[in-house]
Amino acid sequence: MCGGQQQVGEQELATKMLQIQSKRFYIDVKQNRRGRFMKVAEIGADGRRNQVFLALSTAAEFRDHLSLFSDFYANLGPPNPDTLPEDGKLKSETMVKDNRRYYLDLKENSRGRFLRVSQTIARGGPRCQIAIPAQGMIEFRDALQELLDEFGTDDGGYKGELPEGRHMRVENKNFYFDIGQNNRGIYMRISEVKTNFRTAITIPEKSWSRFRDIFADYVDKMKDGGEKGPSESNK
DNA sequence: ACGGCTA
Repeated sequence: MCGGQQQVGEQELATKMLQIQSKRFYIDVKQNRRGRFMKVAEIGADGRRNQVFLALSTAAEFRDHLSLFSDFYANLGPPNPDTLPEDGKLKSETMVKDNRRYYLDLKENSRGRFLRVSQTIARGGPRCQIAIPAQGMIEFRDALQELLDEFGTDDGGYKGELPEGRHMRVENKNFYFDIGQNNRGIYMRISEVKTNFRTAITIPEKSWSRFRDIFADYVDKMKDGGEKGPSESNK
């Protein structure tokens, strides 16, 4: 999920480039049907790329953390391996958005100090992380700020105002559609309700259009009546 | 002129 390709139906609204020491950072503001977000890509001196994705609201949170991290950094004494914690972390924060977790760690190693930003999706997926040289945190914060000034901090997703549920009766069956939201995002719950029996499935919003396509495909196939039934839909 | 010791 952290991988690199451009998604379909994704538009780029703005981009900003920053050179910090030997690295280049590209901060893109993008938009897809799920809302607006930033892609932060780090290009190393060797051309290697790392990136993380932040919803705009998370980007605003990150901007605030950056201010605090750079204050903290400004008040640090000179590097001292003797007082450095075992894990190399001088200060840590976390951010959470839907099912994504972000770890911000101001770290120190023999090369110096840097802010490591890592993003995790569920578990097992490829790791997304970037490292910002501590000296560049302010510059980075300012770049983030400029983009937030222009685009705001609203993710553009559905916040609070989910569509109404509905009911459908077909033949003798009752179906209910309910739209809900949990920490993993928006979902639709379809329940079939009888007097002594209730069953339901929960469908993540991300997949609704695929369900629609599959339904439409079957509807088309059944229209022509005849031999090619739905069972032939996989190929 | 870098380069960053789990998830």
